[in-house]
Amino acid sequence: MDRKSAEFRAVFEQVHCSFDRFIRTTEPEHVRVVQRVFARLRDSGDVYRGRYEGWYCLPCETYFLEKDLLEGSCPDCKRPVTRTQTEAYFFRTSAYADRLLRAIEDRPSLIGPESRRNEVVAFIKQGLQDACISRAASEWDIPVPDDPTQTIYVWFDALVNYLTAAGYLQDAEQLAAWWPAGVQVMAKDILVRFHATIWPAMLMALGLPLPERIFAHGYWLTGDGEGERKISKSAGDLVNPLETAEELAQVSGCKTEVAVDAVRYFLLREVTFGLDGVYRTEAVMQRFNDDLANDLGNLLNRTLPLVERFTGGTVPAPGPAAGALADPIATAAERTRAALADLDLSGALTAVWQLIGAGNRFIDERAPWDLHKAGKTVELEATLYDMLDALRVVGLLVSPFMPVVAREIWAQLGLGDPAVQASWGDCTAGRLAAGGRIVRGQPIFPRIDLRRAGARAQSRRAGQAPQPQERPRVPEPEAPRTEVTTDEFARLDLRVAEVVAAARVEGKDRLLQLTLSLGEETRTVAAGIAQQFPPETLVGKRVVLVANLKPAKIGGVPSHGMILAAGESQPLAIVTLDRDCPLGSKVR
RNA sequence: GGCGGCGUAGCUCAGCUGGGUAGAGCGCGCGGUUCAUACCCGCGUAGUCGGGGGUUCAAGUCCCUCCGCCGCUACCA
Repeated sequence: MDRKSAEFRAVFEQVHCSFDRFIRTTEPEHVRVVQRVFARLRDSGDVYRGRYEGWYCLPCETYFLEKDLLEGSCPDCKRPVTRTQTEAYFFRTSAYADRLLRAIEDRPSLIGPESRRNEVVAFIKQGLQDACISRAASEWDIPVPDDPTQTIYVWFDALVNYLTAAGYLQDAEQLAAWWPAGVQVMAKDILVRFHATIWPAMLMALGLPLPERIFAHGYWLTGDGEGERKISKSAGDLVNPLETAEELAQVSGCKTEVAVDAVRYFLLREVTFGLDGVYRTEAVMQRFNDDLANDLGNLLNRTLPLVERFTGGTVPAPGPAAGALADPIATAAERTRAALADLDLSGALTAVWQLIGAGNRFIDERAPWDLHKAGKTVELEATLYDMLDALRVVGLLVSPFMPVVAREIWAQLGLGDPAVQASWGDCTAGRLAAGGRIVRGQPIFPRIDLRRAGARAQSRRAGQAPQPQERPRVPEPEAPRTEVTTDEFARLDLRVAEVVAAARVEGKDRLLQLTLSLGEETRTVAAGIAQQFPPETLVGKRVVLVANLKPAKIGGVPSHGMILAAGESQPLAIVTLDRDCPLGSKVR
C-alpha cells in the first residue's frame, strides 16, 4: 500500500496536478476521527446495532440479494449460497430521505450533471434502507469503538476522509476554511448511493453543512476499433496518457512536459465535463496541431518576431491608441470565469480560444509591418503592446489547464510564473508593464506531420517492431543564446545543502547516492561522481543543490535535484561554499 | 420490469423551462495574405434536427408511439 501511495503521488506530479492535501485512510489521525464520528452517530441514534440477513457465499465472503442470485447460486463464483444472518451496525439513512430530497430541491445545483441528479432523486424516492456500515472484525478495517467484534466498512471511513482532510475534530479554524467544500468531484458510478445519498445524510446527522456541489465525471471510452467501449484492463486496451504524451513528444519534437499539458488540454477540451468521451490518440494529435500549434503557438510565434524587429525586443509603451483588444480580453475572462464556476471546463477553454482567434485576426487587420512601412509608430507600438498583453492574459487563463505551457508563454513574454499572481483582476487589458524584454524561444508546439504520425501508429498497431525512424526534424536552434534574463535565471532554485551521507550504488561504479540536508528538509540525490570523489570525502561538505530540478530515477536511485560541479564531461571539482551559512539558503 | 437520458451538417458536438432565415469546431471548396510552425484571415458548402402521429398561429424544442443506443435500480470508495 505504501508503494501504491507513492505511485499515486508520482503520477500526480507527472501529470502536473497539485494538491493541498494528500490523505490516506491509514493515517492515525483519520482512524481517530472515524471512531469519534462513529461514536457520535451511535450516541445520537443515527447508528444502531441490528441484524443483517441475506444469501451468503462463503468463498467470496459476500452477501447477495435474492434477485441478484444466478439460479440460486453466487453470481460471481456460481457456487451455492446459504441463508445467513449477522449482527452489524447500521446507519439510519431512511430517516433522511425527506431532508435529502428537500436539499436537492432547494439547491438544484447541488448534484450534477443534471441527468445524474434525476437518478439520485429516483433512487431516494424509491425508498431508502438503512445502510450497513460494519462487518465482522477484520484486521485491516478500523475497529468499531467499544465493540471488538466489528470493524467499520471501508466506504464509511473513506467518506469520512473528506472531513479528516478538512480538519474536522482537529482544527476548527482549518475546518472553517475548508468546509463546506465548494465542489466534490467523483466518478459517476459512486455518485448515486455514496456521494449523493449516504454522504449528505451523514453530514446532516453530524450537523455539518453539505458541499456546495457534488459532481460526477464520466469515463473515457476507447474508439480504436469499431464502435466504442469502456476502457478495460482485461481487454488490454488500457490507455496510459503518459505514453500518449511520450509519443506526442516524439512525433512533434516538443518537450515531454509540454506534451503532458497537451494531453491535459485534450482531456479537458474534447468533451463536456461530466459526460463520457472517446479517447483516440489521433484526436489528441489533431487538437495538438489545430488548437495548440496553429492557433495558440502560432499567435505567440508571429508576435514575438514582430516585437523583436520593430522595438528591438522591448515591450513598448501602450500609448493612447492601445486597448483595442480590451473587449475580447474582458469577454474571454468573464466567460472563462463563468464556465469554470459551472464546471464547464470545455466551455472555459472555448472562451480562451475565442480570444486567441481575436488575437490572430487582430494581427491581420492591423498588419504591423504596414504600419512600420508607413512610419505610424504610435499605432505600431500600440498594436504590439495589445498583442503582447493579450498573450499575457491567455497565459493566465490557460494556466490551470496547462501550467507548464502557461509558464513557458510567460517566460517568452519576459514574465515570471503566471500561477504566482493569478487573479481575475490580472485578466484585464493594460496590465502588462512596458519596458520589459521579451525572450523569444523555440516554438512551444512544433507542428506534427500527421501523415508520418499516422504511419507510425499503423506500424505500431500491426505489432511491428518500431522502425528506426529518423526523428522528425526539430527546428535547429538558431544562434545559441548567450544571454539570459534574470527572470530566466531565477527559475533555478539553488540551495545550500550539506552532505549527511554518501554511498556507492551497487552495480553503478560512477554513481553515488547522496543524502543532503537543507535544514528543514532532507533529500536524496544521485550524482555521477564516484570515480573522482570517494563517498567518505564528501560527508560534511557544503554544496550547492539545484533544488527544483525535475525528479528522475538515475540508475535506480530516485534523484531529487543535482549538485553543482565544475568540469565538462568529467567532474573536476565540486562547488562548495567559502564560509558557513544556514542550510537551505538560497543561492543567486 | 421500473425510472431517466440520448439519436441535430462527412466527423465531434452546442442548441435552457416552445417563437426571428437551425449553430460551433474539424473536414471540404474558393479567395486573400506572407509577420508566423504549408501558418493565419475572409467567404462558401451541406442537415426531411432517428421514423410516424398529435397539440399550437408557430415545435429539434411540448404530448403519444415505434426503432436503435446508453445509464440508474443500495451496501463493490
